Amino acid sequence: MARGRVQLRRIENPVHRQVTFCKRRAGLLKKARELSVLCDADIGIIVFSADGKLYDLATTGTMQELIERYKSASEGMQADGCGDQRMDPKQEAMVLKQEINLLQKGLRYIYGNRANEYMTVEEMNALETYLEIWMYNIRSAKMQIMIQEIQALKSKEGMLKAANEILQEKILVEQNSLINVGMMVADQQNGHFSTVPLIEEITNPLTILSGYSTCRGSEMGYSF
Amino acid sequence: MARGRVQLRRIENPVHRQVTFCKRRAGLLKKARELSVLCDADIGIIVFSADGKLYDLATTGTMQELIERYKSASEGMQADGCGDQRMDPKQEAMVLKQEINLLQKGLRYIYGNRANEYMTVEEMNALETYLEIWMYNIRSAKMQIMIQEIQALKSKEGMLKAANEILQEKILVEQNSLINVGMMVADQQNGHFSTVPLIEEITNPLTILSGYSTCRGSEMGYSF
DNA sequence: AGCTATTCATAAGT
DNA sequence: TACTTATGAATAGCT
Repeated sequence: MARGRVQLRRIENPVHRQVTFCKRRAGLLKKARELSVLCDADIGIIVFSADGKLYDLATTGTMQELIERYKSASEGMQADGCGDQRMDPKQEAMVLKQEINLLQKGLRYIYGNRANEYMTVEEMNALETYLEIWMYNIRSAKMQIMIQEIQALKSKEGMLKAANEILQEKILVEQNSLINVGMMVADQQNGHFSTVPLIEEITNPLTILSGYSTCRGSEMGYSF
Repeated sequence: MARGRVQLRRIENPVHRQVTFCKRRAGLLKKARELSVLCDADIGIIVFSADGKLYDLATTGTMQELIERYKSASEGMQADGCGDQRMDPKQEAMVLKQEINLLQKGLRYIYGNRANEYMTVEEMNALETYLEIWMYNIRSAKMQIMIQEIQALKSKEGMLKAANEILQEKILVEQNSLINVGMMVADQQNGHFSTVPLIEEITNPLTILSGYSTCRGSEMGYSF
């Protein structure tokens, strides 16, 4: 550079460092823009200053798009380059990246800016499978509640059916009694009705809680 | 530059263009490294050549880390910098970016490489809300089936309860008959039982389909 | 790929 | 912060 060759080490003087940062940063971005125009390249630059401030440049579209493209490209490179063994940690990271990518793509697709992006059938299938697994885990907790409700209702259904059968049987018995007993009215207090269950024995299982979701029907053993 | 000032437009000669691309790309990355060292900056550069080849540089850590940092920082800037009107398309894109970001972070968190990444409580809350909305949409379709099942079972429950009441009433009536009619056994064929419903009238609503999921109980008007 | 004339970038000073 | 200027760096065209 001017007025003496520069040392390739951190500039200790904070003022100098700040000035140099501004100048060289501007120069870097200018160079990038020139390269982009001259050679038809797409360039993204991210610069964080020492104090954390962000400066960026995307010579085409948005930085997000470039980042997406970067991820796809770097994935592709990895897929090409690796054998298949000895990649446990890297491979795991790769799979993760792919999943995230897919998910991102799916999200963009779902959220409607489909003009810029199209998913291939393979990608949609993969996303579907992926979402299915995720959803399955999420869904099961809430599903359990509904399953319990259904079990409780089925238990009640079974009890009500049984009660109905008993009641109908009782009616038949009583009708037969009316037909067959003839003049046995005088015996009504002697316990001849012992074969017919008392009303209380039937109605007890029919006292059903109004809040069905508080019932736990699992003890009935209904398979689901 | 040398031997004649360069025009700031695409170099049409492919050979010239390729040579210039190589040279200037190297220069750009060199400048970036210098800036990084001299001024203590963290720089990431992504370059796609015209034919799609990727070249990149991250002066600190990995490009992924820089991208993450970029996303966080640009999120922060957007929250600070924007007014609140006239941002419809950009704001939508912004929200989408944030959602994707959050989702990525959540995925990484879920998938276990938590060494590099920590989510703030705010981020987790946002992710939770986001996932809830998404899950709600997904869940509702399947949920509908279970709701229909429950409605059908509730319908059956209501019918069974009504049938039971009628049967019990009938039993009481018949018991009263036994007590009060005395010698009226001979009149049994004259229609004196008209106040008691025929057995068929009760049992018809009790013929329940064994496949409960084929029942549609919505016409019973049970609120859920 | 190397070379060199030339333009460009920029460190230090104002 | 901006301008100036001396000087080192980058590089276009050529081989």
